[in-house]
Amino acid sequence: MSASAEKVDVFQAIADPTRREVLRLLAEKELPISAITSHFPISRTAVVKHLHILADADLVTGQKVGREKIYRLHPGPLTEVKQWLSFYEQFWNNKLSMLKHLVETDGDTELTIVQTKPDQQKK
Amino acid sequence: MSASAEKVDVFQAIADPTRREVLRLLAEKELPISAITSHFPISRTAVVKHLHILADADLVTGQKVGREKIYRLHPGPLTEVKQWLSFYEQFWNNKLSMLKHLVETDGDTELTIVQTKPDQQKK
DNA sequence: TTTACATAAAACCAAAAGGTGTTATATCAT
DNA sequence: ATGATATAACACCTTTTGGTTTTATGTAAA
Repeated sequence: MSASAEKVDVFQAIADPTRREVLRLLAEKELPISAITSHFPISRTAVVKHLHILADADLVTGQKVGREKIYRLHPGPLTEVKQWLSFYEQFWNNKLSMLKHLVETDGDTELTIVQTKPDQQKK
Repeated sequence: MSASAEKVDVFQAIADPTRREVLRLLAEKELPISAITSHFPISRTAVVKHLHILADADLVTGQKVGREKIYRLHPGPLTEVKQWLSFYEQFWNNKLSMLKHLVETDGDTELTIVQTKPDQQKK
């Protein structure tokens, strides 16, 4: 259904700084190719290649309107990155988990952390 | 201080599936190079290159112990990815923001959304 | 119907990425 | 001391990436 159906990995799509900047631009508003190109020091052809990669990762969609092709942001696939990240958040969100991680990965110690209820506020 | 000080971008470091798998392994526990290698179908040399890239992105640290070099996860730089993502979360966390985005990027309409207090429940 | 505009498609190129194999060096166990 | 283990350092190869220029095609406007 999509143009190339080449299925680019979203992690790879966002690896390039130019492509991240394109996403940021499209987050503000939809833009035709030439308007996008004007924000970069590279050729329009190069920008189009980046757009194709983003489209193959389903991060943008392009629709032809007259002689222009309008691209817009399609942020859905970023949830995959968010999910991936959430696994690692335990290592910095929770100081206890971090401690546990530090201790356990530093040798063969095994820890079990029992987090007691916080004290009731008795104002 | 670090081996190469080549400063690899974290987005690029996590772009490769093999490197993401390495991170996942090291999240469980620290491992020497050979133990990491045994999880992949590629050569130890190739794994070492991936480890160097991860180390240059400050996502792992390696410390020599005897004749082994033990690598461990250093998840700090992932916060940069999290921060980057948080900008785009508005587009899927909040249905109203999403609607606003859809409408505004679809033409030159300008919208202001006023979210009224939810109705008091009057059971 | 020209002329200008906006994109598309193709050929090409240099550098980086991801991989290999070989050789050397340090450490642990006999 | 010797041999096995674990890593380091090279040299090399192939494919992908990010970029270029050139040529063609479709659309809008004069």
